[in-house]
Amino acid sequence: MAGTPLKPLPAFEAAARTGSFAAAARELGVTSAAVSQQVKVLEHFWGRTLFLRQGNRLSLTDAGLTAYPPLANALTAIGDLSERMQGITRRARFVLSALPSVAETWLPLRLADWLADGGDRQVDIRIEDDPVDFNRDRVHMRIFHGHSLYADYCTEVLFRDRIIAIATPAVIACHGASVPALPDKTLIHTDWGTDYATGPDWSDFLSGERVIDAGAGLRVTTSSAAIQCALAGLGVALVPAMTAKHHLEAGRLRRVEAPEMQIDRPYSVAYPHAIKDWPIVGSLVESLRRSG
Amino acid sequence: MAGTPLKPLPAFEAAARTGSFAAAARELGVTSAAVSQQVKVLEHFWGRTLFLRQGNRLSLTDAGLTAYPPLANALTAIGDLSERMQGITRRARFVLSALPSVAETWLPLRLADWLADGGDRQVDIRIEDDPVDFNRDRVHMRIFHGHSLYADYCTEVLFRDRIIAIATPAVIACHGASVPALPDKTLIHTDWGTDYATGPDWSDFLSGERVIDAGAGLRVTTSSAAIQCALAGLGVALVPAMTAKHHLEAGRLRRVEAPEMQIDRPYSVAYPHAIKDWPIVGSLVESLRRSG
DNA sequence: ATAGTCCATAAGAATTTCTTTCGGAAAGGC
DNA sequence: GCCTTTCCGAAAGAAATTCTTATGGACTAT
Repeated sequence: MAGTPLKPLPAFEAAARTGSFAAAARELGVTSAAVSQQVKVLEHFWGRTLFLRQGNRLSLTDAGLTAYPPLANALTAIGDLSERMQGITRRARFVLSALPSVAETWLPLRLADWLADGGDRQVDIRIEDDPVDFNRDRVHMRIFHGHSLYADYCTEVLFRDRIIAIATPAVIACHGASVPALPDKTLIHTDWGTDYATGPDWSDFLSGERVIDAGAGLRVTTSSAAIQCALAGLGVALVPAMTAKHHLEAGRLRRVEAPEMQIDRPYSVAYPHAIKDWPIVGSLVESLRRSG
Repeated sequence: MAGTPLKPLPAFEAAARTGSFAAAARELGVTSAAVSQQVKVLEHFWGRTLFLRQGNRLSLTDAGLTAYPPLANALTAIGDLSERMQGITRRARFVLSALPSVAETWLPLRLADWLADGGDRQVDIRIEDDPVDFNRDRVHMRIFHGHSLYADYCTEVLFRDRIIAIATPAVIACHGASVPALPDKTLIHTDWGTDYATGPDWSDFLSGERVIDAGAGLRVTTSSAAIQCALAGLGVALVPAMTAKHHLEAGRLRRVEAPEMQIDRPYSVAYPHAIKDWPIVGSLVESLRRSG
């Protein structure tokens, strides 16, 4: 197979099977121009026309028909080998991808409820920021803050959340239960990273009532870290309400009086169209939604 | 086979088969660093170590052993399909590569004898200088002057040759049958090109007995052209004996008295190990050898 | 006619693949 | 032991491939 370019083979196979460069492109996660180019590379190498192009329609030539069956078999064999090399058990697990702020706070509790309700499939959780490559990372479902990044997938809204200020009862007793009265050094600042385009900060809450010395208080990089610091009595933190819900219910943390800030984008899930009828998808979405 | 990189697969296959990145690199026509890199890409993608590296030695892991057979089969299938797509008739011909000086002189006669003796396979002859890329050009056998360029292939010595001085009987009758007596203008000079590292010339024959005016006689660029000039009575030429053999036997040309010069490197053939048991290889080598 | 879809092409950006160089390990010869 | 040769790894940079974007033409449905 000296010199045979391998890269174009999946593109040819997908186009031959679907009868469309556009469909092959969607399946492979590239543009149709890339598929067109790859098929051309292969046609040039083999010296044969593989597809008839008529206006905007596509059909296989005899040469293309000859090549398809053995090629599909070989590619399937390689695909099976590849999956086997990566571990079959991995294939059987449902891969749920979530933002760090979600995975570290409310997701584990929701999953525990889901399993208690009868969820019987093992789930792998990938903790990662946007954007997620469903194909490359074999992700079945992604939990994210609603935006258009996954417009090519099925998306469902789970619930909306808001930012609240929280502290331990001891801190509140010491400094008061209202935001304007809090000293700068008691304010825990969160570096929201890429979770939010523009993260809420303390100046949003104070609405210009005073200038905050941002260097006076603790600075953490995740919501869960902010909650842990608040639990330790180090100050007052701004967090999504859902992430602190069980602490509030247990009385370990209390709300500090402050105007609520709605989070613009709702928590949502995205998954490929191909798996929308899977029972696990339905039961997971329902369970995740119930937390709202 | 979402995301499986195809490019590294032939490198892995060749390295697994040969047990050496360096050998695989030579086979694939790239550097060993490229093979090393490609195998690493595959190891990272599959999440498994495929080779054990110990100092400068390489051995397959269990994972590598598991992957090799199905992969080799799939790649062979793709290779066969690829060759079929490029034309079966092309594959069925035995491709013999030869130096110009060989192809233009004694090879056609030897092939005629071989066919008369029962050789029934069609042969394509590529006429080209060294070095030959067996893989890229799909060459089955190469005829060359013995050197180490094809050390990775099977090589056999055909015969040794020598340089002789020849002319027509008429030229000899006019100028004499001994080299020192020949006028400068009767000496046909050959520009040997890349056929010989240092080509023999007339001063080698005269051993300092006199200084030759190299510009006085004809100058040609190939042995066959030198022979044709000699046949035309234009002078005396230095040629490999084998190339003039049939003219000498027919009496069209005669030897001019001169010390013989052995050609350092013998005529040899090289072919890939994979085809060493082919009957055509055996019969061709035998026939080519008989000319010695 | 308009809108949407699909393939082709060209240009440029992004990524992959390659080469070269250097270093360390191993084996063999003297 | 020392030297030479061969082989694999890593890093850096060059070269080639692959991809995207934008535009145009063809086709189909409304």
